[in-house]
Amino acid sequence: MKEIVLSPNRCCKRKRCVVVDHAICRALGPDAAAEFDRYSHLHTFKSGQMIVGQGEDSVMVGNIVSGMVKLTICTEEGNQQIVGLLYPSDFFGRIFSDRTRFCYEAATDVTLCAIDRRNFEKLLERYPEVEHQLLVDTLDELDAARGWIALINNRTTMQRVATLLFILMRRLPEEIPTDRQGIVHNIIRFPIGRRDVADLLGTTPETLSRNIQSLSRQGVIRIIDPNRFELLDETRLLDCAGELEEDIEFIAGLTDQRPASPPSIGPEHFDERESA
Amino acid sequence: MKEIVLSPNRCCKRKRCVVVDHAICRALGPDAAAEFDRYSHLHTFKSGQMIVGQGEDSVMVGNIVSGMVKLTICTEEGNQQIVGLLYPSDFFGRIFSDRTRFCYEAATDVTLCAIDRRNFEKLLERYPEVEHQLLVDTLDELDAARGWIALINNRTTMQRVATLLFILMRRLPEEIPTDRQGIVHNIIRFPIGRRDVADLLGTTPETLSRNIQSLSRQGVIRIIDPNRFELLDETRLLDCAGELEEDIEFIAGLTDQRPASPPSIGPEHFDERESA
DNA sequence: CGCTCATTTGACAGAAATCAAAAGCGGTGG
DNA sequence: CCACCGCTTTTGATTTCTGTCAAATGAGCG
Repeated sequence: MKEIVLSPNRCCKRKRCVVVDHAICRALGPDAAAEFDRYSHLHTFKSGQMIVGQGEDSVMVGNIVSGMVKLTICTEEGNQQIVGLLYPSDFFGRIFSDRTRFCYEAATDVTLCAIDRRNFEKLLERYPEVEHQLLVDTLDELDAARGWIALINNRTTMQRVATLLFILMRRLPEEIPTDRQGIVHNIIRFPIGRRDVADLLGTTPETLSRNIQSLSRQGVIRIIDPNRFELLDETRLLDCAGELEEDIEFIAGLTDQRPASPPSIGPEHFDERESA
Repeated sequence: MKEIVLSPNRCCKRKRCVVVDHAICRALGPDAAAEFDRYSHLHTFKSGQMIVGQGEDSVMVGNIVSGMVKLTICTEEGNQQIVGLLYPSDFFGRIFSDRTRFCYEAATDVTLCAIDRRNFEKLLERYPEVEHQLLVDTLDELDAARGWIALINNRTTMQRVATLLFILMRRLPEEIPTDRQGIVHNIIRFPIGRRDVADLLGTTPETLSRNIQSLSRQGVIRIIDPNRFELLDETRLLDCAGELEEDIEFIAGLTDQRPASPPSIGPEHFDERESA
């Protein structure tokens, strides 16, 4: 919440907004940005906090600045269904509908750049180029959601786990990829907890753990800690995924690199990007 | 292909286009409609024919006038993954991208109202209100796709089958709902073949058949023919779905009735509508 | 150290895929 | 009219996988 500076052509109120070049803000011209600035505020949520409840009137929309947001359907018995995962720069909330059909929940500590929904809709009316960008982004998200459907339609859990690891590897190579001997190490990291990963893949933590241990025993990956792995054998990981690499890349949309976009996975958009 | 008459404020070239009030055409004003008419053509495809191939440059977009279209990912080994199902009035094709990530295939005999993609994109530039409607529709489709993710994340196949039947029942009550004794009969029909239904639910035809037979033995449904059933016990169907009715309605988006929209199911949009 | 929580491991029962075969159905041609 | 063929659907037997229950291990923390 520090470093907040009003800047006329930056949508977020930070001097240097980390997501402004990727979020919908990138379509905001100076006028639109000034207007967005006037109405938007930064909000923070602790991991586990609900941001927008399912079925509620959607009053707040905006961008994720940092952290991850789970999109879930919460059934009354408490067994959540994860239907999406939002990364920094992703748009959250539901515009043009009186009700959000899903529940937005902080999967980690989260900072949001939020704006009143009605104000944002009015802004879109006045700036068609922003609405256009939003349409383009939404079409990408739709493709991503369908790619995710393809992934979880895979027969075995192992296929889903291996495919997810492959996608995460291509998507989040945040660690230093070489060691002192100059050997490349592909590090894979779960951006959310095991429980959530299991829900995301439509399985249980136990089965997920078994599959990860199995991959480790096969020498496909090395387990660094419960949320970090090193990929040792990409070829065999693809074997376990049970699909050709090109099929996965297609499913994951990895071949569809957009110019300036951050890493992002999940039903939301684990596609669209390859930050390499 | 008969009955084709140019009409200045109808996007499709039929004297009375059956989908014009539901498709994106409904947002076309007289000028836009005339322009749409100038560029659009009716096309027919036989069941099984490919309409747009996966990975191809998307040259054609438009509306489905009659029949159903499967949205699939075709892996090289031939095992298709169904990621969507398009009904009459649904928009098909991918705009604002050079490549369609999915394969559009006729699931039945299909009639399309097609238009060159570039021409349609140019049309959108000139008519922001049409682009706005497309954004609203796309957001609905995204919700629907996420609802579908929730459905196929359900643990057991029986839950998925029962949920699908419930959705189809609420969606396609096309048959006469009462007999000569005045008793209401809820008829459920598979709009596509069993193989495709199995793919849609991420299972096999064998398991699908077993579950349907099981529902029949339990007296929940009566099998009229392999693709048509009568619902005998809605309460127990909901029990088998393993979710509360309201949850399913939420997942299916059945509570979200839009004014003038035809029935539609599937990852595409089995939601958004309740034609009652 | 003792507490809590997440992850792992084990044992087992249930569910679903697979393989295989039988039954139903529509069309074709004798 | 009937035999034959190809197709879809159904049924059966078997194996594999996965969820569930339960317990052990390990990490973080006051």
